[in-house]
Amino acid sequence: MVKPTVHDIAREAGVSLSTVDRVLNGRTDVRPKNAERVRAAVEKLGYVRDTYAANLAKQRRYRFLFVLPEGPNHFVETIAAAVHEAASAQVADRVDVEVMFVNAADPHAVVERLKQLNLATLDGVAIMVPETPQVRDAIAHIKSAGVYVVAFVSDLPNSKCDHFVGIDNFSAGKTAGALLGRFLRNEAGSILVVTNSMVARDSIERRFGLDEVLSRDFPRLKALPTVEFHDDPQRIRVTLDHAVADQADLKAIYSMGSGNAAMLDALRENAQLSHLIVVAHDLTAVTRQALLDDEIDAVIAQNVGHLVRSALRVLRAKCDKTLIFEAQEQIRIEIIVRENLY
Amino acid sequence: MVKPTVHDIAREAGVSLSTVDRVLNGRTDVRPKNAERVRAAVEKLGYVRDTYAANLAKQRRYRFLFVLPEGPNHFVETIAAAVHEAASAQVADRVDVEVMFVNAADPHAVVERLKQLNLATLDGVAIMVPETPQVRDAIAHIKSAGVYVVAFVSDLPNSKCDHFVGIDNFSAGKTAGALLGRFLRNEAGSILVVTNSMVARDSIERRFGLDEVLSRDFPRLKALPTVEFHDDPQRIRVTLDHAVADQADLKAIYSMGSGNAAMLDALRENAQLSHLIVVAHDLTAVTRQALLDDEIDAVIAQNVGHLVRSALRVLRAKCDKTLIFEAQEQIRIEIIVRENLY
DNA sequence: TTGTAGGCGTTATCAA
DNA sequence: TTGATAACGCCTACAA
Repeated sequence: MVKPTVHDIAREAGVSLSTVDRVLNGRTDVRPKNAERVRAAVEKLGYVRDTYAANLAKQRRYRFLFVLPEGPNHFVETIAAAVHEAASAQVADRVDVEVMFVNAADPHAVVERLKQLNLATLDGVAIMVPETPQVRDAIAHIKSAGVYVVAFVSDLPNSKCDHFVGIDNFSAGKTAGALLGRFLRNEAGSILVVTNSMVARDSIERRFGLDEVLSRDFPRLKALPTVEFHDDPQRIRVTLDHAVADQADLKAIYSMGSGNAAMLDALRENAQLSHLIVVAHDLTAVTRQALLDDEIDAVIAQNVGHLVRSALRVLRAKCDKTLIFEAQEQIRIEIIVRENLY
Repeated sequence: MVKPTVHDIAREAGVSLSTVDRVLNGRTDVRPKNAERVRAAVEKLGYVRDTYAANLAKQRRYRFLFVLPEGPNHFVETIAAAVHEAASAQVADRVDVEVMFVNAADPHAVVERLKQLNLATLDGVAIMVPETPQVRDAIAHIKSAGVYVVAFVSDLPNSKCDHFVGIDNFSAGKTAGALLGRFLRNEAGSILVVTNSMVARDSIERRFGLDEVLSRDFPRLKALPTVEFHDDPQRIRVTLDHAVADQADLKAIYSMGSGNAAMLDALRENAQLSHLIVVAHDLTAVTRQALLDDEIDAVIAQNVGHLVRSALRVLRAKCDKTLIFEAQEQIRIEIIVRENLY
């Protein structure tokens, strides 16, 4: 019961190795009759290609690129760290990984950088930027060069990506809502929702999820209009001060995206806020410490190591034209409290 | 900057391929001077072995065995399913996986089965049974035959295992306590703790974790003595009925191990229990449905797919005498509510 | 103690 | 359109 090889197929089909290889890899023309015999032999013997041997013969190396948003952002920093960690672990696996930072807030700048890529030196790209028409076109261009593209962390539903590696942000928002609802059992009141809006689509979906769960399961809780503070710490401070003054029934804060550090700073400055339930997104050095210090009650997170490894596995599978193991590539929405922090 | 091969090492060191191979694999004697030159060349060129090429040459196959507790148990069933799923996905990766079920409740039976193993046909074993002196000896025996052993799900701290794949149950218990404390904000009362005690050590550790968190952070909540019902549904029904009668302040149930189905059945039969907060362990068909039906508030889980793949990766790394990527093998304590169910 | 030659499963090159 | 033959990086006889 050993695994059949190309030799076995050749013998069974009564042709040479090369002919087998040709039909297996769809190279030059093969007489239909022979092609059929090869396919029959493959079927009969249950042949599956040994990818590693193939890569050895091809001297294949996978060249992948991560395109990440630049600028100070703790979450992106943890991702970049995970990429470098995975890269060094994967170097033995014939994969070379690079990282490129782009100004995600400027669609034209993003596209400019993407257009400059030497696609001939690339097998796959994992891209984390907000979707714009320009980005959509740039991705189509990359793909037309035979380079695989996965949407990374932020989905690009209208682009022709090969895969999306990340969580369903609608469900993430619902999860946050469910936690807030349970943490505030038997209580009524309002919830302050803040975000930096850096990656707009994600925040919007999370907000929808939050609203759906609150209105359905916890109507006693009311989420206030989303406050966006565009990298302006002052803005959030003012917002919080106003909220505590205006909303006597303020019970919780839901921080939907980046900017947790500013939010926490503001929180610390106003003693009246210390009793609030706080749910935030993304496990970073900042939120980790805040969990330990009991300033944040729960963090909704996605495991960055898993994200990165999943992107690499998916890209490799695409290159090998091999099936991906769906269950393994499912990125989970993690709930982190102090006690299950890792 | 291509990866150096054994050829490069041989040339650099001025010796033949076989000599390089010999020092790389510590085979027969090599003159110290040559050995040193080879090592220097390896160091200088930064050589790392291509494991896949090596396995190809060796025609290596990894033969692994999972030893799981038999008997009706939803959690073990999901593990077995994950093993078979991983096995078929890994067949291309030169690994053969088998599963053996043992009567974990009977240490002698377990040892008997372990002793019967043909260790010559095995490279590694992942073993999920409670630790007993007999088991400890059996593991020493397996290891002395050159077969690698990982403790799986249940730790075997006093045995000579190569690794433990699973969660820290003390932290898991703390996580449960933290959730109960937060779900019962501003409330005082008692918590019923139940377990089947099938895997004793795990339940004990979870109980310790629970108690620590409650006494430290939520002293207003009191956990009742652990009720063990040994596969006896009747037992838990009676327990619950008594609890609701005796404990007017009963607020929650913490189900520490298997037997969630029986617990839920009992719960459904007593309308007075429907308002209780319920936290359970392990994501199975039963707990999944209960989450959807709002009968369970949260499940503490470990991803079985991750568990199985981690065990396989670790065993392979041991066989290859290669380093494991610690971060990837860290099994997380997952908190699952209805909204982040997967 | 050391080196040479061949093979693992696949692909690439060339000539037929 | 097909088939030898020689790689790829490593390991294992066997010979020296």
